[in-house]
Amino acid sequence: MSDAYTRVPSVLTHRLPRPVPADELAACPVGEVFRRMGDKWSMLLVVLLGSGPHRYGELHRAVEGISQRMLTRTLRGLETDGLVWREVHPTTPPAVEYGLTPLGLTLLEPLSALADWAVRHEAEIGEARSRHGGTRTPR
Amino acid sequence: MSDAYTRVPSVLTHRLPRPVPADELAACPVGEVFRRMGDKWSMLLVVLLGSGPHRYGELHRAVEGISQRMLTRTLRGLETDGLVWREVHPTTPPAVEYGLTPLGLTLLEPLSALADWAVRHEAEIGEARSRHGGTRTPR
DNA sequence: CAGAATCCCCACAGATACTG
DNA sequence: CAGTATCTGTGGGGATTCTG
Repeated sequence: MSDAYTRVPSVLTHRLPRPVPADELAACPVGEVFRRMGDKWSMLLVVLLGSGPHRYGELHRAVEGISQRMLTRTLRGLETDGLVWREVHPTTPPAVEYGLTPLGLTLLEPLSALADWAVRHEAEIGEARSRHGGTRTPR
Repeated sequence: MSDAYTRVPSVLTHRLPRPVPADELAACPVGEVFRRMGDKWSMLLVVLLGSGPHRYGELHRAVEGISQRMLTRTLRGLETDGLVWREVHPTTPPAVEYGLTPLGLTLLEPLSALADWAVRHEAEIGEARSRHGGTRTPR
């Protein structure tokens, strides 16, 4: 209320004419994508399926650490979003294949870009973390 | 164990010589990055800060929907990973600025690539979802 | 202004057991 | 083989209140 509130460094004056429409971003598909891929397994499965279709058991063994429940749920989620297809072969015993749809394949590219970034800057993140973890206990 | 288990379609024979080392991927930095960015707000804040440094209150208003708790926690997390810097100006009242570090700026690029993908394929995902939601109630 | 502290909730991960 | 069913725990995240 008083003029004390105006006593801020001039460098802080730097701001955008329009502070960026954040709600647009929040409601925008970008958030959706990260919500879908941000879980523990989705991205991993997309990358695995990027090498070609695979059967349920193959994926289960390949990921190794994922529960059947999570494997099924994650694949179903990806299928719902049209990123993965699912085909049941009525054999005995049943065989089910999963693979990337054309849409899923297009996702593979930007995903790889991010993966590359992660690999390239892994060390820097580690350093930064230990720096903060060493001087100040987080949490 | 019986030969009934061999009675699978020949198309399923298609598999990789080496089923892809998934544990490597699971333990690899890619997972870490997605864990950091995959939460509800991190990516959004990185994009916002991509337009330049901003103050706490600006961010709070810009995101609009985020609680103070989450804003602080998310910024701290990004700071810990060396993606965001934080500068306190000892004024009255205090003013705190947040901005992207050089490392954070490099992340902005692959992030944008993924964002572009999301925007471009938003409609397709929506269609796929309604397709599955219409014929088969998920969950 | 920029937070720290506290309480609470529920969505979702994980393990286990069972089935067509 | 490829799931479903069920239970349980963890913690992400929201609302509120208080403070330097």
